[in-house]
Amino acid sequence: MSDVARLAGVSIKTVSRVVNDEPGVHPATAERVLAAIDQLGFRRNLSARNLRRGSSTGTIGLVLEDVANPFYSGMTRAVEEIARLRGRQVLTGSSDEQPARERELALEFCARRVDGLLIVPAGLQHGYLTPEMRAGTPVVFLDRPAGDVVADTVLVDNIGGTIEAVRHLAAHGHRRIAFFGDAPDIFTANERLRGFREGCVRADVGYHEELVVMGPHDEHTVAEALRRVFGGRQPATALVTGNNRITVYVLRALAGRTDRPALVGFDDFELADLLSPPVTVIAHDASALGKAAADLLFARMDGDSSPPRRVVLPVRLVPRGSGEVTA
Amino acid sequence: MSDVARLAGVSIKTVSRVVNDEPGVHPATAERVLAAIDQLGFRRNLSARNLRRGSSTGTIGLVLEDVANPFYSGMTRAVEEIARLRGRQVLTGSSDEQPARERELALEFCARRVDGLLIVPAGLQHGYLTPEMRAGTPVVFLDRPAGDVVADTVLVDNIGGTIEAVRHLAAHGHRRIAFFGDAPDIFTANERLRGFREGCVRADVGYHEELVVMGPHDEHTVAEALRRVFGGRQPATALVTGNNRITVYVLRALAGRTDRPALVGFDDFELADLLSPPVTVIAHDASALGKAAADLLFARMDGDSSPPRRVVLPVRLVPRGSGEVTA
DNA sequence: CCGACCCCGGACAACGTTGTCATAGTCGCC
DNA sequence: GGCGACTATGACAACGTTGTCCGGGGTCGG
Repeated sequence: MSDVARLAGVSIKTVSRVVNDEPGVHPATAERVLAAIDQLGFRRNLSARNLRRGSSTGTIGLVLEDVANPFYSGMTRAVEEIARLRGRQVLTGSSDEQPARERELALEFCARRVDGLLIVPAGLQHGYLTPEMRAGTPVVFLDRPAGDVVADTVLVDNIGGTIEAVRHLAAHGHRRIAFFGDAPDIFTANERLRGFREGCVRADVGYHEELVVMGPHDEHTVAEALRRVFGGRQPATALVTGNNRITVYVLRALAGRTDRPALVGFDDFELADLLSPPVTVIAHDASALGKAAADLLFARMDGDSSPPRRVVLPVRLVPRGSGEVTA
Repeated sequence: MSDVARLAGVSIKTVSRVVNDEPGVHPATAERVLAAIDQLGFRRNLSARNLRRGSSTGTIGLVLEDVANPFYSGMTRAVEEIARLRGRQVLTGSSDEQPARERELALEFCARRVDGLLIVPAGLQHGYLTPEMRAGTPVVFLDRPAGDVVADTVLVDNIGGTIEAVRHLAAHGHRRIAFFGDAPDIFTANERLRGFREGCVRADVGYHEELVVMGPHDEHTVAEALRRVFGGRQPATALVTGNNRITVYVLRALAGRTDRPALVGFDDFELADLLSPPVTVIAHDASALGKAAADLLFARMDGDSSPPRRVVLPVRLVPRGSGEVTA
C-alpha cells in the first residue's frame, strides 16, 4: 500500500480512502491512486483490515463428516449459497467421523476467527467449544446434536422416519423386518434404530433382536449380514437401511439377484427411482438442512440471543414400488 | 493476550513465548500462564500472527463449479486431504459456471491471501489473475485450462475418452451414433465433441451433424432431443453423453422404456453398474484429479519454479454391457 | 481585505501478535 | 568477592490497514 502511495505521490491514508470509497478525495487524486493500484496489482490485505477494524473476518467454518458424500455435499452447497448472500466465505473440512479431527478443525477455524461455526458432530464431547461460544462465536450443530453443550441444533426427524418405514412395510404385509444401521454410537444411527423399534411396536409386527445389524461398514460385512438375516429358518422378508451408504452396500451385495427383499432406505439418493425395482426411501432434504442451519447461524451472528433452538425437519417416505411383498 | 498476561502477572511477550513453545520460560511461569489461558479461554489470533510473521496464511482456495456435483465433491475431498497433510485449510466456493462468480471468488480468496488457488475455470478470461500470479500466488487450473494465462493445468483425456466411446460402440455394430454434450463454450464439452468427431472418423461410421445436441440443460430438453435423434427416418442407435448430468437426464427421460439405446456416458457415477441395463462409462477419477492438482500446487508453494505444466490424466472405458446392440 | 468555513490530505496510533534486543537476577568459578 | 556466563523476563517496533485528529490552502461573505 505504501508502494501505491509513493507511486501516486500521496500518503498511505489517501490510498486507504480510495480503496474504501471514502469521501473527501479529489477525483484527480483518486484517479492517480487507482492507476497506481492497477499498475502495481495491489490488492488490500483483508486480514490486516479485519485486524485493525476489529470487525468480522467474513468467514464461517463448516465441519462435516465427508464432503464426498452426496448428502453432505448438498448441504455444503446450501451453506455456501446462504453465505454468499450474506457476503461470507466458507471454510470446510471433513472430520471423517473422527472426534479428534472434528475438534482440530473446529479449533483451527476458531483460531482464524470465523464469525460462526457449523458442525456435524463426530463425537459426543464438545466441551472444547465452550470458551469459543462464551467468547461469542455462534455454533450450530447439524444433523446430530452436540454431546455436552447446549447450542442450536438442526436435525431431521430420524425417529419419525423409521417409524414410517416400518409402517409402510407392515402395511404391505411384512412381519419380519430387519434393520441395518450405522455404528450405534452415531446419534442418527441410534435414533433411527429407536424409531425402528418403536415402529415395530406400533405396527405390531414384533421387534426381533437378531434382525438388527448395527455398524456394517463395507460391502462385505453387509453381504454377510444379509446372508444371516435372510437365510436361516425364520428369514426376514423386508429390510430398513439406516443411511445412504448402507443402502448402496445392500444394493450392490444383492446385484443380479431377482429376489431382492422389500427395502426402505433412509436418505434419498440419485437414481433410486431408476433402479429395478426402484428403491423406496425416507427422503429428507440435505439442502434444507444446510439452509436452516446457516439461516440460524446468521441470525445468531446478527445478534439473536434467544435460547438455543432445536429444529427438527420433517422427512417423508417416497414410495417407489419396492415396499410391496416381493419375497 | 494482554488479559492473560495481566492475570498471570507476566508480560505479554512471555505469554507469546508460552503459546509458541519457545524455550527460556521458567516452568512455574509457564504453568501460571497456561492456567490463565485456560481460565480466560484464550486462543491466539492466527490472522495477527500471520500478519506479523509475514508468513503464509495456511489456507488455499478452491473454486469449482458446483460442490454438490459428485464429481466435484470427490475432487474437493481429495484436495482437503492433501491440504490436511500439509497443514492447510481450504476455502471453497461454487461458481455455478458463471465467470463473474468465479472471478469474484478467486479475487476474494486472494484478498484473504491464500497461499495458493485451485480453479475450475468457468469462463475464458483469466487475465484478472495475472497480478496475483506475478505477486507469487501459485494457481493451478483443474479440469479445464485457463483462457488466457499460462499456468499449471490438470486435465483428463477428454478427446481420448470420446474416441474410445465411439470405438466401443462401433465395435458393437453401431453406425449412427449420437452425441449429447454440455454447452459448447465449456472446454470439456468442446473437447469431448472433438473426440467424438475424431472417433467417428477413425471408426469410419460417419459423423452426422444432426445427431449432435449441445447444451441441453434439463430433463425436458434432453427428452426433446432424444425424440428428435432417435425418431425420424434415420434414427440413431447409440448415444454418447458428455457428462454425468446429461447421462442422468437421459436415463431419467428413458425411464421405463425397455428399448434403451446403447449408451456410453462420460464420467462414472455411483450405481451405474446397478441399473438395468448397466451403463457403460468413460471413467476418470475425480480424486486423482484433485490430488494431482493439489500436489502440483503444493510443489509450487514449496518453490518449484519450473515452467508451467499440463498434466493429462488418463480415462478408461468401463464396459458394463450397454454397448451392445439393443435396438 | 480579512476571517470563517470547507475540503482535501497527512501524521499518528492502534488492532494482536512476534522478532530483536536489553536488562535484572543467579550461579559458578577462580 | 568479583567477574563472566547464562537464564528468565520485558520493552519496543513492526506486520498492513484504518480511525482520529489536525493542518494547510482555497473560497466565499462581510
